[in-house]
Amino acid sequence: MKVIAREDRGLPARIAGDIGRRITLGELKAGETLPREADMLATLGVSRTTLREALKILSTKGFIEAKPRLGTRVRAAEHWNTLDPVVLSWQGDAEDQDALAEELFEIRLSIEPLAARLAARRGSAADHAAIRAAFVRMSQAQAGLEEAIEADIDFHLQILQAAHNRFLLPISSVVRAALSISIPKTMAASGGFGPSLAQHEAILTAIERRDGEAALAAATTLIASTYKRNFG
Amino acid sequence: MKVIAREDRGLPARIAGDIGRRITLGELKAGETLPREADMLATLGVSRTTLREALKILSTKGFIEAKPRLGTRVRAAEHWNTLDPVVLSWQGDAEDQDALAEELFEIRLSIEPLAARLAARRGSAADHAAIRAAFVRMSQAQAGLEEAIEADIDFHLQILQAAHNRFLLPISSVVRAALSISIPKTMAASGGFGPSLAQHEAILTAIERRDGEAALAAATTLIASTYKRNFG
DNA sequence: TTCTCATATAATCGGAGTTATTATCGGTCA
DNA sequence: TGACCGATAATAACTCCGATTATATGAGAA
Repeated sequence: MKVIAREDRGLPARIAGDIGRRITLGELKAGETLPREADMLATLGVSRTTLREALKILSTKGFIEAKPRLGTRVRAAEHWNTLDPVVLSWQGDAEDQDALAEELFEIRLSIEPLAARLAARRGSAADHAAIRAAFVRMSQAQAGLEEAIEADIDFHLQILQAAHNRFLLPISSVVRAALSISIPKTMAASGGFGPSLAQHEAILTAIERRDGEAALAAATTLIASTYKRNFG
Repeated sequence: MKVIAREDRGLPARIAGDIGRRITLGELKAGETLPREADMLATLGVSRTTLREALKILSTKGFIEAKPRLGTRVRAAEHWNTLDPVVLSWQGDAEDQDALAEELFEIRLSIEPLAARLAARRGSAADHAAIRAAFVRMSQAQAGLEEAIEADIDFHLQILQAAHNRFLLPISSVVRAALSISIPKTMAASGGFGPSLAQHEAILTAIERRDGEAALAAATTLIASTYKRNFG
């Protein structure tokens, strides 16, 4: 899941990642107060500015909460910005990968059909062309190739974009993460896209003829069948 | 939409909010590079640490991107973490409130029915009790009261919690925002909860008898009818 | 064209003073 | 005697400051 690269730039981001991962791994538990500023400075060997920016990052993602006199405490998982791509990448190292993948699918199952309907209704011609382009790349690429996987992911992301709903865009990272896990698994099982290629095409054509309900149904079919293949 | 209060604590957060709002309002457009560090220090009258932490906040929310030699540039809206409660509160001051509200509803329409189904399937007895408690508070409170609105919001949030999917929790802020807008509007129109109370009860009982599909259908009905009342 | 180098800018550093929150203690009232 | 409330002090985060370092870009030379 090496999707994110740019966000790791900078010393504060790296330190925030180190601490963030330790939190998702359970090494640092909720309620626990981590060492005070002065001690962490000595431990990490960075400047106050850098540490403070790192903690500020963790704070905006809901991982920690700093109060005078009390120290900096780890917050419970329910406060985390789980949809943040960076947070998602931290969780990628955690243990409960199966549960994670299943929960990702549950989100896809609720979001993508609606996105398909919206894309059919209000997507522009250019939007639809972008979706078709992704589909073409997907079907032409030889099975098992990185390129095909990327095209598959792109297909789904283009639909989200075409829906023209600003709240759908941040969910792209979830979809991307879920697909990065499931596509290789699916391909290994059926030696290629198998029936999913036709299912993708069904979504595409429904969107192109602006049939919202058909697009919704087709998307539901695709994701549900993929879900079954991955989790039974 | 003064839902968020705690997150405004601290000088960096306030400054980040000032700049963030100017971005959502379109005063600062995408691609634009904002003044260099030294100039902003003079303008804002704060220290380097504070300004840097403020910019770090905006950066983690996808609003800006800082590069040496190039300056700090405003990023396009598609990179914003729109689901972040703080970002949501910034957008609350923007102009296209109707479009915003409609898009919020589209998300609810896709998320909440699924959450209801999951709550029915895997919610604990305690979860179900919490949902019922919210419903009772909602039905007993006199119409038009703040208390009733809060109970209504709580009802929906409890369902999201009961679904036991970590990615649903960050969406709570969206649901809360959408409800804060729509409930008062709905109540003003029909002089109280009207038919929605019965619709809430339908969701509740379906969840309690662990009938996932019925819960999903009931939630869809409620949200769709509310949607129609708000947008026609 | 390609490489090198100067330069502007953000990134990092470390120390000191300030502010806010909490815990403790002392007193008061039931 | 017990519980409750208000002033006080201690502690940790918060803010400020000026200097140094790293890096990306564009200009100029080979």
